Amino acid sequence: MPSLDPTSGQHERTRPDLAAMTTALNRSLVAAELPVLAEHGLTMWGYVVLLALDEHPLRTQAALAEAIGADKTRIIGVLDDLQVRGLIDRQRDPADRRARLLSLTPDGHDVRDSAQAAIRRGEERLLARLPERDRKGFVSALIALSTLPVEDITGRPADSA
Amino acid sequence: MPSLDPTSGQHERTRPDLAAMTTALNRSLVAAELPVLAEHGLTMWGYVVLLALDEHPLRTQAALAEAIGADKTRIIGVLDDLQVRGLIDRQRDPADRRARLLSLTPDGHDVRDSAQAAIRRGEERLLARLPERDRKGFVSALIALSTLPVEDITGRPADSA
DNA sequence: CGAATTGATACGCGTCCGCTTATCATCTAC
DNA sequence: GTAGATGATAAGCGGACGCGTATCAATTCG
Repeated sequence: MPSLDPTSGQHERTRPDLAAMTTALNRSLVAAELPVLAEHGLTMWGYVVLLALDEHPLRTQAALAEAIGADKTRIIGVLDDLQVRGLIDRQRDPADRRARLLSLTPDGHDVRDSAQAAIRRGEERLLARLPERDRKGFVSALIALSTLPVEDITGRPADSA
Repeated sequence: MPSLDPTSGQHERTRPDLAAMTTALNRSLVAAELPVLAEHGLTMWGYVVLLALDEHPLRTQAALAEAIGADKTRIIGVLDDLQVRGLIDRQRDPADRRARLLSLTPDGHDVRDSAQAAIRRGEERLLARLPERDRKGFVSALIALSTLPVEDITGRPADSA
């Protein structure tokens, strides 16, 4: 593998576009994750919902959809399924009976935990193959970049209506 | 412009799943790339084709499709378009008149170069926001991971296709 | 109270994509 | 030379998804 010259950006050797690399890597990571989720009876959307609900309880489904970047009409089926299987709780908000208060049940928490733990094991196994110096930078840069607002990356005013 | 340094201090704290992060980052990178490509009159598939043909001339369209992970029946329209616009050359192989020899025209090379240069500028601007130590590791780890065979990441025998 | 708004839900549309099948031309093997 | 494989192409199927519309209940505002 060609070494990169980090001290002068313009001398960096030709590399694939970042987007090309993240696309390829993401495809592989998702492909690795799906069978693990399936073993826990979860779809990708279901898992994403469990993750989101674990972080902070949400008061409306629209807020949840917004938070996970899903269509608000499309997550309904996902929520129905999770609820039927007792992984989430969906109760009418007594303060606003239109809304549904969403939260994880203990079972949902367990499933989330074990699924994520399994995924983590696979990921750590992968990261272990990287040189230590690269690994740390990779993870922290990934955290930084993935949490950046889209407009910061596109450099354009948010396209959204 | 705020500097990105979420790791100042320790590391290895609970982080989102790698796949979640690459999905988010990839979405942003692609969103950033599409308008640039549009300015050069390219679709993502068209651009990918130009990149692939630039690296090594291909003798069959099926090989091209395979190389870029596209469906062989679906790239036909892309190739038609690129050919009509004089960016690629598609000639019957005199040695095997079933096959089409694919190559970039000078125009195609120019378009590819200017599109990629524009994309690079955006990417470098983004990378410049990372702490130096992270940036280097990020790029080399990304190169390493994105070129790994899928099975190495999934840890499973290639999905029987 | 009545009108406008909001949350959840169902339904349908158009798009993109991967996959399959069929067709035609050409090449290879026997 | 005939049979079977291979390459390009067209056409269609079905799934996933984003988006818009319509409906109903509940809330808020004037």
